Amino acid sequence: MTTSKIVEGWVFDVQEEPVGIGVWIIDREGRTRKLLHGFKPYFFLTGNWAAIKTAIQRLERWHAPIYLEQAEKKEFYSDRPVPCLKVSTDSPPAYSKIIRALTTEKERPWDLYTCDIPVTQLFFIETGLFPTAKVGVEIESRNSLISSISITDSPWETDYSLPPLQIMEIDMEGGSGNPAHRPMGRLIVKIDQREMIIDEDPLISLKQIISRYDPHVIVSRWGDSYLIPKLQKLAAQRNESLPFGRESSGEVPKKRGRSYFTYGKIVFTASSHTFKGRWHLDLENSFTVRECGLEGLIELARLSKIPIQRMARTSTGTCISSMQVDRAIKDGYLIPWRKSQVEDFKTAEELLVIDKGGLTYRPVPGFYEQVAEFDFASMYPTLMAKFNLSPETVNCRCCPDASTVPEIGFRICSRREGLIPKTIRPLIEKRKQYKEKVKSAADPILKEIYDRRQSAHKWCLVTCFGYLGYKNARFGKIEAHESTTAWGREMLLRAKEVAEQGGFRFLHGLTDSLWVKKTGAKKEDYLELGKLMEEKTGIPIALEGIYRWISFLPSKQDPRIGVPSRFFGLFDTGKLKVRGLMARRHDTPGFVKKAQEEILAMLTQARDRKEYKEILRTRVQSLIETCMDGLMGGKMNPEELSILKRLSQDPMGYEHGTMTAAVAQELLARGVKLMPGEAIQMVITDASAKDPSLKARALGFFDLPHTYDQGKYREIFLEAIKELDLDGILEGMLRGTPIVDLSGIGLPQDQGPGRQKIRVGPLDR
DNA sequence: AAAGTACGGGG
DNA sequence: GTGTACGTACTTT
Repeated sequence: MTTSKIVEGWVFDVQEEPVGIGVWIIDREGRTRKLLHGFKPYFFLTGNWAAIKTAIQRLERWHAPIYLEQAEKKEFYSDRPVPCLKVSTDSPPAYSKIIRALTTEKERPWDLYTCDIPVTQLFFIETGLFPTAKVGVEIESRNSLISSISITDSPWETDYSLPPLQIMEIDMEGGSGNPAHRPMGRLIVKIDQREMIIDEDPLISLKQIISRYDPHVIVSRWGDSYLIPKLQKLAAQRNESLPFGRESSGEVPKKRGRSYFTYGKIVFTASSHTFKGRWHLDLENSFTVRECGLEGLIELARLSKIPIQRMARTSTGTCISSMQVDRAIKDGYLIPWRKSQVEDFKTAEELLVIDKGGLTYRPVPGFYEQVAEFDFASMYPTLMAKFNLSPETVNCRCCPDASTVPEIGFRICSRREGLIPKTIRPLIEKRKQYKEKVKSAADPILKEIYDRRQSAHKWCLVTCFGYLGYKNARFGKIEAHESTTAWGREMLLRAKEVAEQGGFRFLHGLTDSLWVKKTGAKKEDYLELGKLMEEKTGIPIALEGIYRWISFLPSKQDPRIGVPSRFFGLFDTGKLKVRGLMARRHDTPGFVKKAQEEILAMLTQARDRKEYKEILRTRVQSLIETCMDGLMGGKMNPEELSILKRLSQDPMGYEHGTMTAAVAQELLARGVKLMPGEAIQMVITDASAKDPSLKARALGFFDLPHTYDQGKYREIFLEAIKELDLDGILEGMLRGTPIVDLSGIGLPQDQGPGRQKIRVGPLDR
């Protein structure tokens, strides 16, 4: 006879077992234990009777027990009921194999649905559990088998309690860049408010620390790509164990690193090293943790029901996609598998009208005072929710006379609410609640937590839109994407018209923001305008702020025209807003960033044009001189000089001998493996050298006798200065210096060999 | 001059 | 486990 017992705590992690799902629970005291749940993953088969019969014959070849059940579900796009067969098994490994076998068979007469959802996620959807859910679990105490679960928590809760987590941090000394790109340094471990630098054997020390503190979370920098595999290799060489996880079997499951294209550029995701019963989070391999912290990560995992360690390594797009799957399953739909859907036919002229994206205007470059900026809050998600924009609602079969999208005339279903609007509506609402809590919370720590959570939501909503346009997305359709941008253009146009009718001058517009001014207008006038714009568009628009001054930068190719999204300005609150300046770029040397930021900080004291110029003439000039002295004296440290570049190619795949190619090849020769999308850091040694290998060196291997290219760095520095210039004040101060061409019509760029030796102008003494 | 290479945005 | 924009700017050939 078995006795039962209740375990109370939080769901910490889940994992696939040979049979069932392992559920890690943390109790109030912080103790971690694993329980077993008998969940049976399932998928659906559709087809005629003969097809199903053949499929069943295939299934009978498997030795794992298989359960069959008749069911009726709805087809997603048509919304029609479909009779189908639910196939389930109690073994997750067998489940994957069966699906692979049934989907790879050529000319199969059956179709599979709901068959490519990760098993752990299917488990969460089916049981209503989610990562960090507060639960009471009834188990048979003899074998830890779960007999029932009560959930006292909800993903929609804004004030939830979390388990007490002991967090350990590991890093390697020697700077912020990738430690694989420099000689090996010592380990740094932080835990329990203590910092330890490991001088002794790293394996022995780590084992001691882990067994003493038993952390729930290991937060690393470069853990996935370097630290963890390096330590494991070391352990393997010595035939020792290294218990990162709480289970010896299947220690550190691993997925290969990969490079992939997204938003027009290649990015690299390092191979993941996750632990069983303990979270490993790599700050350098997790957008969500870096941008929104552990709080944001937990928030997204709770909503998407993606286990924490996977959520950390995946995109916010996957998060929203997962929520859509959850919604669709709950609504009784068959989940389409690996969608391959062609765009509806369009003529060439139609394409021209449709594929326009967001509206961008060209600002007239220059320095303006008393300018207001208005922003539509989460414009695209709001439009998707308001106008029911979703793959299955655009040009649906059921509503031939439905209302249409402006410009492009697509029809939108009036019969059913789309999956996308249904999914994001509560998200928009929850984000709003968090934003209100940020404002009202008295405790600064709580404020910060709410802010990180709302920021995580924001990223989800942003990617949700991008995802709509991806033709192979599970729930995406290009026409839905185009309808969203068409409505967006319409809304920006309406707002612009309202402003102009009110006598405001329209200075600049960018997708969901607009900049306007009217001489003598007060804050109340702008607020009034905002209200009018809201009335005219029907969607929320906020006064982002009133700038004391704002500078729209000119194009470098044609100084008469401005460029969208390169500007900086000072709000009347004293806050700066900076877009597209060199300080915002990853490939700007650190000292240039720092100098530009310092100058901007000085300029926050300027209330108008006159004071701006005065600050340039006085404080900025002396800052430039100091910085130039350090640079030209050859004393600048390599970290400050380093430039970061992301590889777009395999190191040997470059056609041109650029600095990036040369340094990637240098690292390769030193045994560093590099993938497209990975970042490297370099110091420019001689930008004009004929031999590419002399142009620059990898930061990690830059030391004596190398010297940096003072002339080149000077040019870069002066470019950054020029961005902040007004009425040629700084240019005038710097005139007469050789090499430097501030006006764009001065001396030629290349002054022959040895830039370092070139005589420098008055500023450099 | 043309082609190759890389960046930001969003907050 | 997804996402191949778009405009600008610089370098190399």
